[in-house]
Amino acid sequence: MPELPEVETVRRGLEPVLAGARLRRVEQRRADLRFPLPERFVERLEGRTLNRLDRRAKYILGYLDSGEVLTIHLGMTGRFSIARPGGPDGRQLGEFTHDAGGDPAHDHIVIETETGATVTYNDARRFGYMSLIPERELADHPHFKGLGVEPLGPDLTPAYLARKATGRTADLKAFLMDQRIVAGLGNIYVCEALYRSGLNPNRAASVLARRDGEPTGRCDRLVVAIREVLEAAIEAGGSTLRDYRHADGSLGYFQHSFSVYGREGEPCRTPACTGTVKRIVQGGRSTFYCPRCQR
DNA sequence: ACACGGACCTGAAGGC
DNA sequence: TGCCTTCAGGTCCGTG
Repeated sequence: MPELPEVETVRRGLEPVLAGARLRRVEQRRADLRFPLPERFVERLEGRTLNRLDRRAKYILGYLDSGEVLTIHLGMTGRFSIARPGGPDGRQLGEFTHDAGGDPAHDHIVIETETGATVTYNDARRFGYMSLIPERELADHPHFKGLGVEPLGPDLTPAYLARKATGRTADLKAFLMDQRIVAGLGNIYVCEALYRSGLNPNRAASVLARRDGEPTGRCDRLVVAIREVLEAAIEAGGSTLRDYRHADGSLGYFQHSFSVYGREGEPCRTPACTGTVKRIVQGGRSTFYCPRCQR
């Protein structure tokens, strides 16, 4: 799935079309995505104005004038495409398997704004989901209640990470994948952040904290690396995997900057390092790292 | 509280 | 060509 940089890129793409827009017509083509869609989903959206679009972790939040918030998670394959009136072609957003908008059989939700723009949600695997949550209940909703800190906000500090890591036996990979610790990282950016901080994904998370609970130097480096890799990826418009033959400017290009992800058997990019990128499986997911410079 | 494995769903790619 | 296996950017739930 889209991780934080991809979700942020999608949010930014939707913003000009949806922020401040009145939703004229909503079409719901199936009763559920990953979960059942809310009761009276269409009725609760039609005629509403979407005041603004935010992001929390990997969720896109659309604040409606009804006091409800449309929350969207893209799962693994969720994406949006936009068609504007008069424009011959729509613009693809969330192009994680970019091919002309995906199989129309997986177009599940279509939203038309008062200006005639059409926003289509397509999701082949349907791991994505949408909810309508009263704004004042958002923080207490099960999807948001346990979320950890925003990695690009002020709360991700070495002290925070060290406190969470104290006594943890889980490896660093699992620790960083846990949305209750840091919210927004996923498989790619965890691998990349660990590479940038020179940390072996197999190490126990507890190496981030000293005996007295203070952060170690490793912890300091990791916090910097997480921020840097996410910021660079957002700057690049996220990462587009597995199909970019129709690159059209709306595609992310951070995949060209991967240091380890997807590079099994290729040489480590650290200057003077003679190591080879290795792939292992942790928690059922691929991890890529350089055994030579990640210790 | 934490750790781990399986489940959910579809499609693409590779081996035979 | 077709069939089978593996893999994919996520997270929820049940089990120890």
